[in-house]
Amino acid sequence: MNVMNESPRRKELTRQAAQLFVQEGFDRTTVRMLAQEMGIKSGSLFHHFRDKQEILAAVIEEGTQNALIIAREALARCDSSASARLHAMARAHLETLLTDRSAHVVALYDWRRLDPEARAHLSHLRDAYEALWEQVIDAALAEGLIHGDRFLVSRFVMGALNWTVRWYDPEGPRTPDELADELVAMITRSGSAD
Amino acid sequence: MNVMNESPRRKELTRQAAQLFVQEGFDRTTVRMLAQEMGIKSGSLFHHFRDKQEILAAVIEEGTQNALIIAREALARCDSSASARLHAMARAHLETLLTDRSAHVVALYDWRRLDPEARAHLSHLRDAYEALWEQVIDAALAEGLIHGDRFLVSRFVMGALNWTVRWYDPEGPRTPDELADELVAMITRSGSAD
DNA sequence: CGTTTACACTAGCGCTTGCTTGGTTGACCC
DNA sequence: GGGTCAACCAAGCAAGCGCTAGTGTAAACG
Repeated sequence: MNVMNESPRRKELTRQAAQLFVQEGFDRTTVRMLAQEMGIKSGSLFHHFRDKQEILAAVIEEGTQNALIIAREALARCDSSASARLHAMARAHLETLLTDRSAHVVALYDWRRLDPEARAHLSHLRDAYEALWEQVIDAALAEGLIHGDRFLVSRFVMGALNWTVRWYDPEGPRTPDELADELVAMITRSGSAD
Repeated sequence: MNVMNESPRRKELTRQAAQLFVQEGFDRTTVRMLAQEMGIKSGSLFHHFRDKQEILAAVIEEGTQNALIIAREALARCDSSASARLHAMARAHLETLLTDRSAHVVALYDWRRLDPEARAHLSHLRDAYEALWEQVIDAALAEGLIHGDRFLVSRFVMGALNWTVRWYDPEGPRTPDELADELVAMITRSGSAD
């Protein structure tokens, strides 16, 4: 068993598990299905992961880590105006939602299947990510770009964005960046869309 | 087995099933748990429902029907101004999300567990509900109350509202109506939320 | 060379799952 | 007072579940 996270082999297996989890849901995915997808037998799976739950935790951790990295890079890449940072965060959010779609869908649907320890660990990661949002929204409020309650606004915005995994079609006419810009336009009063 | 929907007994059982489903999730809820919650033995369950999936469909149907009724009543009760109708829809949406919380949480999380026939049937119900929203949003766009793409705006708004089931605490300081009004304020340009 | 390590295998244990079968009960009905 | 019917029960089947134990093997290391 691999105690610490992220041997290269384990990382690849995690990626494949994510695909199956999003197709079937965590509960409906059996260790035998996972093993077959990975090209090994079900017993061999437990050389890499202590149990089934640990696979779930690995999948979610991977996705959340990436979200944090992408958001931080996006913020570092833009100037300090509230508007630019708001756009950057929204775009970054949708970018992760697309590139790590599997992991995020799993996180949204199967979060409660995590055991308490894993949940505590991943909650910290998620809180760090949400803190970025609240910070950007605070700045936008201070500049008068948006109005309302800091807590509610960030919840509403993240809700609207996360909900996109339920209806957004990457093959469709709209790019993720267009979505992000439209959302920001909607909540800023300057909102003269198109 | 009860072929048509809604004998009084079946309705009560459906209500109890909803509670368990939201606690455990559909997959994790066994027919034995359901039976115990209902005060009967697991075998007797199949006198009322053909199989486990039919219980899920009954739960979701109940919730969606109520959402439709409440929204229609709310619209009938207010004047024809776009602003009033927007507020009414948002409030109605959060009202159902609270009073039929179990059913809606189940619908959000376990929709994909429905078999194709049930899904087709319930999709129609859901589409009827969403049509109400799009109609109200069309009117708000026409009046210049909000701006942007009709499709995107309605998706964003419903996302923000549905997401509340993940964080809203009914025991907390905010009433559902306050939430609804704050959201409407956020997306209308008149939004001077104190 | 011998030892270690990573990865995989076979075989199956103990348990739970959704659901079926065949039968019992008690209230209602002409 | 025989017939009907919804509601329930006891018992259990066949399948599938997560996971373990013990073993094989080939590359890496000293």
